[in-house]
Amino acid sequence: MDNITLARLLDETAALLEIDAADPFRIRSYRRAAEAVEQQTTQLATLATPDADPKALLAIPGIGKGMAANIRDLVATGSMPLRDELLQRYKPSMLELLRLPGMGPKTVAMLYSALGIADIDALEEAAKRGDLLPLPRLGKKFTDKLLKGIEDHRKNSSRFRIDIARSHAERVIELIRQFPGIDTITPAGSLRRGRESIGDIDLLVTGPACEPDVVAAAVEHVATLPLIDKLLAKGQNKVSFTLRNNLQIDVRLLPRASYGAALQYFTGSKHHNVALRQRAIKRGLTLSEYALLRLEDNTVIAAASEEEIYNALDLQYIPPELRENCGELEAAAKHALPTLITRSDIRGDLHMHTTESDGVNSIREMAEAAIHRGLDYIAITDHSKNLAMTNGMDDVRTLAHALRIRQVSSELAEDFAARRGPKWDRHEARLRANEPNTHHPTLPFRILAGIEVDILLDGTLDLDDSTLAQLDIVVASVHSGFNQTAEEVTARVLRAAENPHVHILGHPTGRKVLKREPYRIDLAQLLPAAARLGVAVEHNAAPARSDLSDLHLRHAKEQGCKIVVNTDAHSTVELDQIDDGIVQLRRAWLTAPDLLNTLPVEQLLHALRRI
DNA sequence: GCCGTTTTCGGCCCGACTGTTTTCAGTCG
Repeated sequence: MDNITLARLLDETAALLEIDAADPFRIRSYRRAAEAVEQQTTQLATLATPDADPKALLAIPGIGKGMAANIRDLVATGSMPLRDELLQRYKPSMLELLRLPGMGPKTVAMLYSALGIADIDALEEAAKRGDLLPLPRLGKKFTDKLLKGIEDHRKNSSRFRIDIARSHAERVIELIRQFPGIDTITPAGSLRRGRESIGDIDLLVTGPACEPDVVAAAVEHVATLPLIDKLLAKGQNKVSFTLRNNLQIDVRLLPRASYGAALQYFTGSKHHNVALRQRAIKRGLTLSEYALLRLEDNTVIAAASEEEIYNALDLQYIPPELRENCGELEAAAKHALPTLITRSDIRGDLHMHTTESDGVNSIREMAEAAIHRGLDYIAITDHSKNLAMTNGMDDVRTLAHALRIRQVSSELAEDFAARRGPKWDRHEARLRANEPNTHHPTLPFRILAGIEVDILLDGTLDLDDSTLAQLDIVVASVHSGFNQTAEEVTARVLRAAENPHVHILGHPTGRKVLKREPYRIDLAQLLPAAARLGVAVEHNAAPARSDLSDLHLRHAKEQGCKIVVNTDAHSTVELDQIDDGIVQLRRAWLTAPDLLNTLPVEQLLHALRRI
């Protein structure tokens, strides 16, 4: 049983306890345990066997004696006594009811005891018949809302990819900004924390128009935006609505004086905030979205900026990407937060395509775009022959292409040498002044000759080893195998990793090709093997092809894997997707030394050399 | 059920919005 399953079972138990109206603090401890289990980087099943050290589970915060026994039961039998008992009293389908808007545990329990409703279909029928109307609080308005909620739930209950959510957020921001007296609109929530998928968008609005005595007009403006599909809620300083694609937007309009407290609060995560408030209480303070106050006399301690609030709680400022309550508060208290990777740390991109296979730009265009973005080197890795639909290259074309790549590389180096001089220095100084956070090349740019070679169904590669031996970078990727099992795909990639000519395992979860189903490759097997063999694993920066979640990345780091972040760009503009990849790396607490392509090119090539 | 500068009991985050509630419980983030 893996950690994800374990966490789900504990979370389900918490939900059933809620329906059962159990002690809310007992429920919370099950929730907390589920969170803790999900965050672990070692498989708890290995710590929950009878012969394992019993202290290992207890070392995890949120897991005590009782929860450790539950975990051991779950691992041994697939269930646990409390869960079995609850499932005799309630039906598993009731858990889905909790996901409908406005339906909480109390309502689910009442509907079950009063009308025997245990699933969505039964609830919909009862609502349409008007059976809910006599029940307390479930009048006509509630019923109408519920029926719409059921419809939405069936239509679309999924989350949105971060890049898609961001573009919607930008459209909404543009419209809100048209109202006079609004200074700042900041996306908060999971968008600011850089999660790879976003459930809803939180927008924090502040400015003179948001002061308490005048805010009503701004609220009205937001509540009547033309792109609103359904208005969900409208209060004194909050508006919630959905767009036509069902993406929910929550807008909060707050006074400037409490901007920091509000930003901190609405950025979350929920668990981070709970832990932060507990810390505040221990210090005789209380934290809300308006301010950090002293409990005894309500004096404002901090409110205007996030830095003030964290500092007042004796903490180092915590970047949004780390706010998940998985160790960041403890690290910040010791002033031991890592210096996270920034875009300027990235020296090169090792996976991209040109018109030679399925890209849209030439070698030179890709290189110049990379230079413009401050990179020192790139690898051109077009497809190999097995991907015929991409015009993949055979051995002869691969070698001819490598020759051209190296030719363009030396041409660029000559240009660079020619451009050196007072004029170039002034240009460079201007670049640095305009983009102080971007790294600007001082060395000749280098293009590495590479390939994205295809891993065949049996784990061999579709080009000769003698061809691969002549290239600088070999990225090996899975592009087929829809009918293979996870075990078969894993075995296949492991075999490819054994090939000493392979430097990087491309999109290593295989979800890009395998219909975006995650975990089709067993990373628990693959990552240690990659570390042992010295082959690097790729984190694909493009959200559409993103491979390793932050949890996987942390696993990879802990196992000692070499990690690279690549764009897999098929055009010059896609090189910018590196930014989304970097956010994921930051969420995984990665620092520059954890990543191979923060190295200068000579050191990189040395590090990629297989033993 | 977990936890401890309050350490084996007595706490456990905070505020806004909704419905039909005339004083608040339930839900949500």
